[in-house]
Amino acid sequence: MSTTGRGLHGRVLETLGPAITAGEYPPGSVLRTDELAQRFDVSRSVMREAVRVLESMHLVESRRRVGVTVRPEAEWNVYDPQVIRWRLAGADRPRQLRSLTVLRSAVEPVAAGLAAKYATAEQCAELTRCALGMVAHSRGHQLEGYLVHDIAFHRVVLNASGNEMFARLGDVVAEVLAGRTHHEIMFEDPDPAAVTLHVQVAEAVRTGDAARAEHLTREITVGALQELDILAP
Amino acid sequence: MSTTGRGLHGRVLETLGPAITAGEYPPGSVLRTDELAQRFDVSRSVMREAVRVLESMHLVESRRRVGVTVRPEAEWNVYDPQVIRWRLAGADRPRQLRSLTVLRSAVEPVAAGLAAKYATAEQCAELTRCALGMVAHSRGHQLEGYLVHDIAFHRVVLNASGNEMFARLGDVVAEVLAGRTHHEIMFEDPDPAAVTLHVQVAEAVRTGDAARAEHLTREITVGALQELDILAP
DNA sequence: TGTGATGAATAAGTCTGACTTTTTGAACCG
DNA sequence: CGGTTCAAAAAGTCAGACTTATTCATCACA
Repeated sequence: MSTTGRGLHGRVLETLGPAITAGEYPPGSVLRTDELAQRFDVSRSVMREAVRVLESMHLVESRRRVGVTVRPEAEWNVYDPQVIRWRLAGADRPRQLRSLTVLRSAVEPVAAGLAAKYATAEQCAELTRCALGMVAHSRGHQLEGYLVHDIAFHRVVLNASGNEMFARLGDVVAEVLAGRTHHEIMFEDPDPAAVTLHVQVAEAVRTGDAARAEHLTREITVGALQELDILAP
Repeated sequence: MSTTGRGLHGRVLETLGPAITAGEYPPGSVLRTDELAQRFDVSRSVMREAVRVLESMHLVESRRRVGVTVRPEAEWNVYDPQVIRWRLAGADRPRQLRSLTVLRSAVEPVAAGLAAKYATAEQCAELTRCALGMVAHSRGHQLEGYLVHDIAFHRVVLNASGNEMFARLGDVVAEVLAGRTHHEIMFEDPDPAAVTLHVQVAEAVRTGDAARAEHLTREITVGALQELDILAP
């Protein structure tokens, strides 16, 4: 799944990235490349490559004579999948899930509307398959099976929108949905109303009813937001 | 403005990045680090740092024994500000502007709705100032002055939403608005209706009317989309 | 003929050590 | 007290040697 430490510099990033995004080094903190290299027991060149990556994510800034300074959270590339993963693994995972869910609530309805206009027959069929899969796993504690189809469903919608910016949010949505199932403890079967909504969205997309697809998807995302409000008011 | 080639590796990225995003090297193309180092007249270590950055953007993948292969466009981190800048500078700038404008049309209305709920008095005041600035520069070919206030307006809305994911799109919106003014040739003064809408949004946010703020902003973004359809149907 | 093991070639990965450049802060002088 | 000079510090750059994983082709064997 997650990038399994490709190379030594990747190994370093696996612990340094989460540490920074977790706020372990407050903004303005200064790190020195040589010291880090020693700490992680790697050569300076490897450490420099790791720093370059962190720099490209705007997590740190490297300046001569001063060192590698941690940037304030507001400047981080929070859309970087790696950064998202690191943050979701950290302490304020709940806040992350919330802000990502809000993003979903903005993007997915519009994406569904576009999908109704541009989805191919293939994508419509796949969408229906996903919806049916959700129905099939909606009762009797088959949460994992339900999750798989739920993720696939939203991914297809985002892809079918024909907008690449939307399509690239598929992983984010997958992460949010998985987080809901795995961490926020879901004992019970999914809300039947939500399942129905997904079936109806698939139908609306198939029949090309953009307004309806958008509206129904908005209901789904509103539900997701309310769920968060209940869990963490 | 744009990251002015910090270090040698940055200098390399300034030409290699745009080249890749422009599709100059089709997906699957293989580059060799040594060869690139020679071509750019830098040491291997510098070139490796550049490759690491490209790799973190998912533009390329580096594998032993094979080289640095260019990834398909669908895997690029298209939310990376640097990637966005490179692509906007390239040949299919129009398509970029379109997909970013669609993103705006999804995000900004929701952001405005949230802003109406969470904006501070300070932010409300700033928003009104921006709207008035737009009015003041809306006639008599003061496009630059208008643009400045337009950008500031949308930035404040995104920040006031209280959602960091929205807030980080401020630069993207700025880029889109600037692109519209500078590249899509705007001879005439901005649409008076659009100016009015901005003033009304500021008012809705100030009075805490979320539904109205969202609706009005949706009208603004719909207008922006129609503008694109007229220019490139 | 097909299949699996062997091995050599290749390009990335890593390490080391020396050198350069920029920047900062302090000493110093007016 | 303000401006200039200077030296230290840390990143930046480079060159070269070595390591390691991967691929591809060859060859033996079933």
